Amino acid sequence: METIRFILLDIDYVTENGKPVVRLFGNQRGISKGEPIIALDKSFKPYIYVVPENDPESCIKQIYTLDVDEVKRVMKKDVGVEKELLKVVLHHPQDVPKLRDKILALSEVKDIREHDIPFYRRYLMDKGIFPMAEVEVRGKIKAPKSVPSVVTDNEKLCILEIDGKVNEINGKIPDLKVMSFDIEVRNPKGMPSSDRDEIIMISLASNFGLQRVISTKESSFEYVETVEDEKTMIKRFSDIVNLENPDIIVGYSSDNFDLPYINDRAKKLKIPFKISVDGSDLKSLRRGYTSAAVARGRVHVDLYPIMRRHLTLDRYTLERVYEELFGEEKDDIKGDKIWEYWDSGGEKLEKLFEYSLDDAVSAFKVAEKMLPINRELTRIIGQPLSDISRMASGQMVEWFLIRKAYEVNEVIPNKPSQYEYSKRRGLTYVGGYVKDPVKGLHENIVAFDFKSLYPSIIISKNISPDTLITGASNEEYHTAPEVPYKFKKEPKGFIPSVIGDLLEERVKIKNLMIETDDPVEKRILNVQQEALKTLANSMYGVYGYARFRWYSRECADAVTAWGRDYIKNTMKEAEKYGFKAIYADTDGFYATYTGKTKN
DNA sequence: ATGTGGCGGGG
DNA sequence: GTGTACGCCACAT
Repeated sequence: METIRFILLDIDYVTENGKPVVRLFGNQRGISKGEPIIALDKSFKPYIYVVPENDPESCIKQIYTLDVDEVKRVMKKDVGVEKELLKVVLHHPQDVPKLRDKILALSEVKDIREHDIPFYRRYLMDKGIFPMAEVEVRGKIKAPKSVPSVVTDNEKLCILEIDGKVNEINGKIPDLKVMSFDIEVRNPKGMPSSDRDEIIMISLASNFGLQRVISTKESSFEYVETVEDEKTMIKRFSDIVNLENPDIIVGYSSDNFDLPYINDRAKKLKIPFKISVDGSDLKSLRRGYTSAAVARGRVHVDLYPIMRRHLTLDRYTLERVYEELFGEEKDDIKGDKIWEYWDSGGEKLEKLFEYSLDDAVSAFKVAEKMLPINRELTRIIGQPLSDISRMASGQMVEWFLIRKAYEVNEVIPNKPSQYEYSKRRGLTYVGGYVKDPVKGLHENIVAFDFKSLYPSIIISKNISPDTLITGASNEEYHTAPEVPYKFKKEPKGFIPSVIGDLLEERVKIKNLMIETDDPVEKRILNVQQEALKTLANSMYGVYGYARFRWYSRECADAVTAWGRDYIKNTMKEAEKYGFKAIYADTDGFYATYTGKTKN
């Protein structure tokens, strides 16, 4: 038995003899520098919860008529109320979509819960481990050849079969190896097509000294490495990735362009293209309206979705994003001109080499700027960086709440059905208070605004689905203005307590920031508090977004009603002191000073 | 007013 | 794959 610590980078599962095997991918630090490890866990089983119609025992009997592993009676809280549920353990994650409808159709089954949680996400939550943090595993080292799911001949790869607990280790983690890449294609006919247009350059930049353009043409430019053909170029790229073993590889639009393009060209040229840790092919995972390129075991981050989330711009080209982040313009060669630069050779070709490297370097710089906050978000939300980097902020909030719910033994609400979603969408609801601006040029303006109005209201009025009073009650409560809703003062609701914890944690970190003199420490703490702020900011919408599991029409209405109440009262109060509001919106207003006090 | 379709990034 | 997750704009009806 060995005990190994490593930085958890990626997670998935494979099937061995019909049984699921969770694979934790990471890099060991310290003892053996930067060496890859795959830890296998065969002991984790998928499960869902069943709400029994009335008698749990007859429900259990019915469920056992289906091919399930085990059914257990468990206590869980559902919207704050203790309930007895049935935990139905299944043999395989894919049994969940296969059996859930059959289970739901049973006459003794009232409802099913937590039936759409991807297996690897379930694992991370139930084990209490976080990607981008260090974990400690204990188990047997295995010979790579004896593991069917791993087909690489990387001699440095360590494989361990977990036998016992997986522990989260709290502590700082060292800087990770980050490499960016970018390809250029010879495309005389407009947008490149992989069955026609060859790759002419692959550029790389990194934080470990590697900076290079691999190409089939020669150059006096020192960074250019010339290879004989496109096949060799692709092979060289994958060799470098596998040799250097970067923790994170980044590109710009690499999910839907660069990586699939290289992969398609490799297929056409009938050569392998393997940059994964386990020797598997590049996978394209469909994520709604787009795809993610996955090289198993490595973290591939496409910066494009990150920038879309992070900045509000008219366009999101690398040039535009770079300019916004660094305040300097970068040289650009128009896409439809690239083949001309390539064909004409000479000075133009040299310019193309420079441009290509510059794109990789720019992408790297963007990554350096954006990865810290995404790593922090990963550590707070507890899902893989590759997922976090592609998630909309609403999804982040949802997965954060899902983990929190698990921690306090709350059963997770189901996702709204298509019907429920469109029903919610159809409802119009009153938002913040807006006072149309008084026309004219005003002098002596004062601005007034509430700092995080909605979260403060959620916390102070304890607005949560589990504190909403639906029937008669003799408990102490807060009464919302305008809308007919009341919320218990005690106990603290699920959402208010989560938002409260977030804001409290942020204050703690901000205080630590003030205390420390170490600039590096300060910077790290600053990123942490920024991540908490980002998440807290996106939590305001939980009750009003139609797709949310924690959607609550009543809570959303109450939050905005209180918001309107606060701002209107504050405006009225200000008038007593001689201020006349000339414009107001949601959480603040502008006023002129008239000098006329009332009373 | 409401519905439907296309598109973003990449070369 | 415990699958199929956006939001805006143009244009048509």
